[in-house]
Amino acid sequence: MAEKERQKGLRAKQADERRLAILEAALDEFAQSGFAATKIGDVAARAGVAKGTVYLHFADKEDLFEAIVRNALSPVVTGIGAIPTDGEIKVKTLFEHFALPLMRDIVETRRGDVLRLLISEGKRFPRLALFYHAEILVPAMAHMRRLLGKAAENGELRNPAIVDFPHLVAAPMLMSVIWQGLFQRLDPLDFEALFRTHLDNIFQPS
Amino acid sequence: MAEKERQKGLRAKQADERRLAILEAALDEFAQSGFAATKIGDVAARAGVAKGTVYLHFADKEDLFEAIVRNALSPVVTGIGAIPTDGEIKVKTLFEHFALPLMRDIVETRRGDVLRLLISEGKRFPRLALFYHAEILVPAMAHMRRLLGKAAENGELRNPAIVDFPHLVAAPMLMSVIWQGLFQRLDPLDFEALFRTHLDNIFQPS
Amino acid sequence: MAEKERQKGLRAKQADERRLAILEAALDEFAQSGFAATKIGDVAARAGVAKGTVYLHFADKEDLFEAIVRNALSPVVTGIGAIPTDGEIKVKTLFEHFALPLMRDIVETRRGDVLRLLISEGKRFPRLALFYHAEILVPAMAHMRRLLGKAAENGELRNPAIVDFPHLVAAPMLMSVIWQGLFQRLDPLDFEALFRTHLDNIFQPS
Amino acid sequence: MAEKERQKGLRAKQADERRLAILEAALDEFAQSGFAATKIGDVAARAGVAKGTVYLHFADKEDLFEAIVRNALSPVVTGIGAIPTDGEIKVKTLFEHFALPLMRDIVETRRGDVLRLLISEGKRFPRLALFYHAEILVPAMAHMRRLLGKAAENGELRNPAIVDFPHLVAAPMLMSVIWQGLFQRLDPLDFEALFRTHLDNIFQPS
DNA sequence: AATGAATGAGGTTTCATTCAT
DNA sequence: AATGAATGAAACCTCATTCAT
Repeated sequence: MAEKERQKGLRAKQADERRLAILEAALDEFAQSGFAATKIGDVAARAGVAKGTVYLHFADKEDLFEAIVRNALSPVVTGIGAIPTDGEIKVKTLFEHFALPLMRDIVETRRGDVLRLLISEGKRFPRLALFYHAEILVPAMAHMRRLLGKAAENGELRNPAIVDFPHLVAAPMLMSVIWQGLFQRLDPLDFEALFRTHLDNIFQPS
Repeated sequence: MAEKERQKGLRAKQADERRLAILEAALDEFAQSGFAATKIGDVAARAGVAKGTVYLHFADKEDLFEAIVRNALSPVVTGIGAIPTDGEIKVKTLFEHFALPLMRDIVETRRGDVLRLLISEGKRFPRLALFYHAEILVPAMAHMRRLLGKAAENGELRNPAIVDFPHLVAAPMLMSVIWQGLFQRLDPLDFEALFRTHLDNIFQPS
Repeated sequence: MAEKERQKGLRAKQADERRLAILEAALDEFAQSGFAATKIGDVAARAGVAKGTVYLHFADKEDLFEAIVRNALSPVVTGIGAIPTDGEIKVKTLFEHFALPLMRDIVETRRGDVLRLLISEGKRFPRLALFYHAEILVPAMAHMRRLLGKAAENGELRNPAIVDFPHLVAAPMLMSVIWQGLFQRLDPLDFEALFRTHLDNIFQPS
Repeated sequence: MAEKERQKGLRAKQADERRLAILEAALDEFAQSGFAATKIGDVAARAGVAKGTVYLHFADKEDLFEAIVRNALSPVVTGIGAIPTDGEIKVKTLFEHFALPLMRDIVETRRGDVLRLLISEGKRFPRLALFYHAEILVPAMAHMRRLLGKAAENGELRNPAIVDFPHLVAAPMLMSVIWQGLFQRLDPLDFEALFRTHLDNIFQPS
């Protein structure tokens, strides 16, 4: 019995590992080629499994694609949620401590690939756009608004009107992700310096 | 003889019209479906020509795609170049008069579609990325730098460091294009107000 | 103009020829292997065209299958309709002159293959079963009933109750088609003698 | 030791039960979908076993298919053999007492499904056609011939020539099986009345 | 003996591209 | 120059069969 369970556990673990390997491989392939040009066969090969195995874990190509996006982006919302809104600390400092690493994470890791994928394919995957809007953007912007509101109260903001446009705070991140995606080799961007300058535009000089 | 030439001229004009019709149709289709999922047959049908005719004007699908992007983006560089860098006028006013309409043009017309296409497919069309970088971005950013330099001289800038990051000036435009592309129906963005707030962040209050 | 039309006519004729060649080839293949086991590639090869060409003429495998059945069976109803119901001639004679050749045609030509196909696949093609019932069986049985009614009036029938079961008249034909399909090589059936005996069962001896 | 044997017996019984469950399930699936479109996975699921288990009992899909047909049809030959050929009773009465229930059994139970399967797939399973011919048809027709011979002796037959075509006696049954299979819902057939009319055609009115 | 995850050959369908008309 | 029928490579997905557990 115990042995059986251990065996089962082993199999299940192997299955999970395979599932993850496929997701990893698929992310690479989709990021490289986009949805339509990615071949399931290539994903399978990269994951080290047979073509059919992909279909044991995901219903079809779309399902695989959506799984990647959902998978990769949920940690982002957690990251944003982790920025504290209370305490004595200045909001600008909060941004420097929390938002900059988050941005680095997104721009430099595969998370950025997923974001680019979403931008590229979102129109053809309305479900994903919906999911992304509801699960990531709305909460993230609510959080941002709270932070900016607190900054406004503290007189930290150069222009309090920005409270209504949290988009503006995130725009340079988006720019960085896209720039690096397209021109990293050609003309790399020092996105950390860029982000710091950005903060200096938003917040009063200390 | 003269008739022949006139005919030839007529033919040539018709050929040009066809070429344009194909480009128009292709833009619509590519914007809607992306590169891989666009069918030459659909482009031809939309342009009102036979499939084979497309191949009389463009070598293949990639050639057609590149022609669209080159075609659509050159007016942008003209637009940016049209912003005067000298004169007595305040730079902020210049932006309000020139950059805002430019942005409106990009976000609301097919130009935005092309930009989105470039973002989506740029990785698979390095030639295009190169072209775009050299022909659009470098000149545009040089121009922007000049404008910002002048603003810095005039003491218009809240944070003169932005001179080194013209990207920051354009970031909200990028954000707007992408946002509207994905979420226009779900949660439309008042990108003009957003852009004005953005200018208020960059420039000293007057 | 005239030349153009002639050319067009030529193309159209060639297209029709191809369509027919595909139908022929498909009938052979479907009759041999049934619906599921028939490969479009084999159909194409037998028809002497490329795989893709099949899809220029038929939407998909099902469409091709249905086209065959509809195509092959409509002449049957014409054949049955051609049996005259009036005149002085004895109904039994009519059957001998008309039904026997019809049966020979069905049992010995590809029409029988189609009938077997319909029997085999009808359940999975309800549209076809419907079509066959409405377009072939109902008219054919109405006609048969009329003939039998006349025979009853003339006192030709051994058992007038058969007027209500025209099925019984056709049953031996069905049996012959199936028997020949399965056992022709093993144990061939003299279906003409069988049919004559059948008529002798139904009609009074003359 | 005794326990071991009992266990073995138990196991063997369980194995037999499983084998039967698989056969049952397979019959349902094959009858519904035909040979090619039936999935072993579905059969296993319906039988409540794992896919691999099917392969412990049957070599492959063909083997399973043949087992079903052999299994289902042998009772038929028994049924026909059970019709007594001697005694004082009139042959027509014998038919009414024995053949009618047999027909009801075939038309209304899964036996009819098997018959339809044989008709559909017989060409692709020559071994089965052979088996069916040798084991079912030849004995059944010999028996029938004997019965008809006796009827001829008694003067019961309207047309003694039918002795040479026992097929004719069975034809309406075949027609009924096929008709019900294809059109039961659309236009159900009162096959018992049909069969009685059929007998009235064959035998002298009493 | 039983399982069911994994395999990969094989089939359908699409569509960029060609070329005879 | 224009057409669009024909091609056939290529991709998705299925499922009979195997085999480690």
